[in-house]
Amino acid sequence: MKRTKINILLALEKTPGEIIIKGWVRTRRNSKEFCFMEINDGSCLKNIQIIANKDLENYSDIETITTGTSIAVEGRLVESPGKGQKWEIQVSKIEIINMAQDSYPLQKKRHSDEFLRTIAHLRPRTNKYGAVFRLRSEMAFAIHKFYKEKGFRYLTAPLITGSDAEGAGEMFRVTGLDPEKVKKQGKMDFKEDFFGQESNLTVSGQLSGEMFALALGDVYTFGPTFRAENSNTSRHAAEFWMLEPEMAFCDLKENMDHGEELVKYLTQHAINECHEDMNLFTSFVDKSLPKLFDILLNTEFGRISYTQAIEILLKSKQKFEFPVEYGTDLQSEHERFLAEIYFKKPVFLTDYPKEIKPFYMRMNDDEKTVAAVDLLVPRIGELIGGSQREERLSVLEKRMEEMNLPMEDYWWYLDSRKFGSAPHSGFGLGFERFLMMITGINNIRDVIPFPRTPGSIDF
RNA sequence: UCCCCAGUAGCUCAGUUGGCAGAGCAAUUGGCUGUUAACCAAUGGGUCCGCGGUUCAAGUCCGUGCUGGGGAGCCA
Repeated sequence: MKRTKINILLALEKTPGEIIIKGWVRTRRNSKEFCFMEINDGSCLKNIQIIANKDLENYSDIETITTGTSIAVEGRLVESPGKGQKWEIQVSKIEIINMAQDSYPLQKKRHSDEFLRTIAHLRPRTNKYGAVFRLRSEMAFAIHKFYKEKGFRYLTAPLITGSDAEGAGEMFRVTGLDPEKVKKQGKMDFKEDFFGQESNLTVSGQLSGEMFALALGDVYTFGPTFRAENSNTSRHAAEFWMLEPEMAFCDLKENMDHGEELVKYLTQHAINECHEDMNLFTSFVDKSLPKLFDILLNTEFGRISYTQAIEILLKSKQKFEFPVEYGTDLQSEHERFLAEIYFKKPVFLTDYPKEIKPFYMRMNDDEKTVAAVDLLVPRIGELIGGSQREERLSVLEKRMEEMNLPMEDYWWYLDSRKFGSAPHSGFGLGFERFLMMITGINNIRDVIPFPRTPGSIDF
């Protein structure tokens, strides 16, 4: 007989009779004549209760089973006479697969998130982190589903890149050079290196995405991204996942329409497909989540220009630590004011001064601002960052000159503007930040299986 | 990288004015009960983060380092 997963059993209307389950013991309660155990197999948040009677041949072992032990259970699924569960299993046989040792660090009570980070290899066995990582899996699937339905192609952009000036932050160097030799020579000779030149881990798949959007039409990349910034915050990680759609024949407004549709779709998907896990977040992490979901699903996101945002901030009676000034990037407190207090919903900010944005963003007619867009959401800040791309060769070259970028390194990028260039747009959405938003979890380390942050690469 | 806060039992935390190291949970042992983070009792468990200093005496005060957390910058 094959094992049945617990989520399947718990959803049954009537008993199939004899079944086998396999999983891990969450708690055991002994009686004189029998003992109760709660078993979890990771298929869902809920445990199933089993009742083992004293007449089982290995009962003396069974009554010493510890939390965390893996077992296989044969028995009959019956309606539970007790309160709190519909089904339970009357056991006919228990095989102890591996007894958890006494030092098993997870207990039947709440642990702090900080402690659980120190045992990141075991934390998915807790209710909260089980829910987080089931949701993460489901959301990754939902992204592919959304784009499949919209006719996008999935592009797997390279993770090792030769270009070192994408403008998205510090990069991790990739090298095969022998450290001893480098030390002796006093410098890194990249001509000797694996690729014959400098190479780094990617900070964005965007440039690849643009090339493929100009061939396949609508594409998206979804994968890991690396930043060597020494960022010590609850919203940054050195390795994170980013979704980057790139669309041909698409302007800034359509880009925003797409972003809003995406956020609404993913939120709805989470609510529909992860009902039980989402309820845990609402109950134990952030009770205001239902209100947020109502806003995300049922209101139109705000849309204002950078210039309008500056005016709103200047006119507001709010006291800010940093002054509001046209021409500089908004501070966190300014972004939070806009999303949390002024609009009370997600808001797109567009058309930033060219000086504070990268070279590839399309120059507006005023020649002062570019067609950039950020989506600011309450509590998280920037969820999406994107733009309409500069498709005009001469304008693009002029910008690159102004910013002292090595044009020859970008010959292939510039080619796309020579051979059938077309308006196109795209953005990056931080996958972990999206997960933080819909779970209420405040630290990015708690929505990544094994987080990588400055000074921390355990597991 | 900068600013602020914290570090005491396996976990969560208390520790008064500087004066004997504590509780709950977990573990172990026993009891009890169709139990629901079961309950009751007993037992074991400490480099009070490290180093240095002040003092008759430091978990407590001072300096310093490390680790963790919150915030800022950078960004997704």
